[in-house]
Amino acid sequence: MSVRVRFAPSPTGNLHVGSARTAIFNWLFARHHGGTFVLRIEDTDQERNRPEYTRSILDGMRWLGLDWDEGPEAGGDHGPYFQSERLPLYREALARLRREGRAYPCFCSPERLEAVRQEQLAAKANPRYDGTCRSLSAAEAQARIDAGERYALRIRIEHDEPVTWEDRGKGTITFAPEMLDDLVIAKSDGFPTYNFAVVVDDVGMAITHVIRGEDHISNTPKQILIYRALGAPLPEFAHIPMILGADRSKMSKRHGATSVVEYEKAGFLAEAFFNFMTLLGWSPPDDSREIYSQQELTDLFTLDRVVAHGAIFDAEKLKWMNLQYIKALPPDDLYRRSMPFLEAIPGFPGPYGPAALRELAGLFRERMNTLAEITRHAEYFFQEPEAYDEKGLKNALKTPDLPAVVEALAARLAAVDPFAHDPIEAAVRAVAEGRGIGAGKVIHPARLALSGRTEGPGLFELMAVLGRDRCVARLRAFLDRRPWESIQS
RNA sequence: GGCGCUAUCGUCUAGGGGUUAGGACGCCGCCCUCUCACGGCGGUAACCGGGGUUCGAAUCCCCGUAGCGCUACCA
Repeated sequence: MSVRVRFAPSPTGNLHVGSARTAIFNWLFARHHGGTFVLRIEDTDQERNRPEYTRSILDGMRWLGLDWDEGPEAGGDHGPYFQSERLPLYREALARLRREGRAYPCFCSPERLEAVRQEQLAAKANPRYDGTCRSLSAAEAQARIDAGERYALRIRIEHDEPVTWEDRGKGTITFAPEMLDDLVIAKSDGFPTYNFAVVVDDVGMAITHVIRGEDHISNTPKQILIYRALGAPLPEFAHIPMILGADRSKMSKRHGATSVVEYEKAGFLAEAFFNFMTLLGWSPPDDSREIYSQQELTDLFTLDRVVAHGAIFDAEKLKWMNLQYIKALPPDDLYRRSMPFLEAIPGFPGPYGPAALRELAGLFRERMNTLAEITRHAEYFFQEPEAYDEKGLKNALKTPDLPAVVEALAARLAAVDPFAHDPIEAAVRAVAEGRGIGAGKVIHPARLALSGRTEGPGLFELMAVLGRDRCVARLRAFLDRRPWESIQS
């Protein structure tokens, strides 16, 4: 039997980092086994669902390269793939269970249920349904229904043995029978409860492996009971560890960016993000590498190498990994993918054509952890520097006769042709030599005059991109402004 | 409160009856160098505690502790 797994997000927000990891493991498992990856949208919560989030989740998955074989916009033989369209299926299953006597109406009021719960809690007991309506006769139940009483549907648990299963992520898990009760499977408004809908869907979609976050462990015995009532075969369960914030609690807003789209906007590469997420709670057999392509990960992925404990999301390591991917980008790709962040620079595109912009992006390849950083790094290519770094000015004063050196450089550069790296370097070094000073004594003030900064790309390649006229003009502007005079050494 | 899951460097992890407990991020130092960054080299740093089993336990078992999760007619 071929593998069928599913990812079942609720459209109550953008694709969450934790959900994305669950989706990734499911996808990896399906692709590794040549199985089917199903996407199902659990949109039954009328209050919190927003249709635009479905769109956003789909986009997030596509960004990560997680293609689904069945689901929204993909079709399939096991639909519909929105829970909101599966109501008839749930009703049918519910009716069948009632007919078979495996489910019964419960007329207990929420108030009474709550009171019982409080009582049990006070007695330090595990709260569970007291079975009031369990033994109502069919006739009596029908009478109350006919009288218009509101009722929920509960499943009738027949056995008193522990529920246990071999979890593919956690090993043997057992729940004592006292922990289980006749749970509600249909609310008084006729809608199925979460646990019931999930099981009906997973059965209907022929899911063979349920891979999900460990926060679902305590739902599992309930669901197993529902599988049994339905007479359906059990899938394999694999509960995977959670992704945590820096304080080891469930990742939430206060831990920083929690949705995938935020990482996309921040200039992370999808392939880096994917790689990083995969290594959170899973490791390849050869532990000595960190960088793996999606294909390699697909080949290597097995559930038995998933760890059992939660993992803190370390944004620092993500940045490092992103840099590794940025460094490996072919020049054209780097340029193309940097474009949205270049466009955000005031003054873009200035006088630069595609070739120059491509060069420009290349200057920052090894200097940015995220593509978004280029926005700040490259500012001075599109605007004159407004101020000069103070430490840089102090340092520039160590160059003897600074104005003369800068003027000499400007004059010399004006005659460089072609205005390219090597001739520029020759010119700069000639100026230094001509005045009997070290090259650094020219280079550092020049960078300061050109960019206002003390750090950045190599001076010669920077100049080549900036162009002769702008270089000369900025050097002369520096001389006109005489910013070093305001510095007290 | 009850139940469940978990426990190796600060973080992600490998390993798993006998190892100098390995790798990666971070941090520190050195080298490279026109700055920054990249890169190279080196360093820092861990088996939660207590019992038991065993010739030998970080590894297996039990207890404790701690963290997290779940405890709905939410999903």
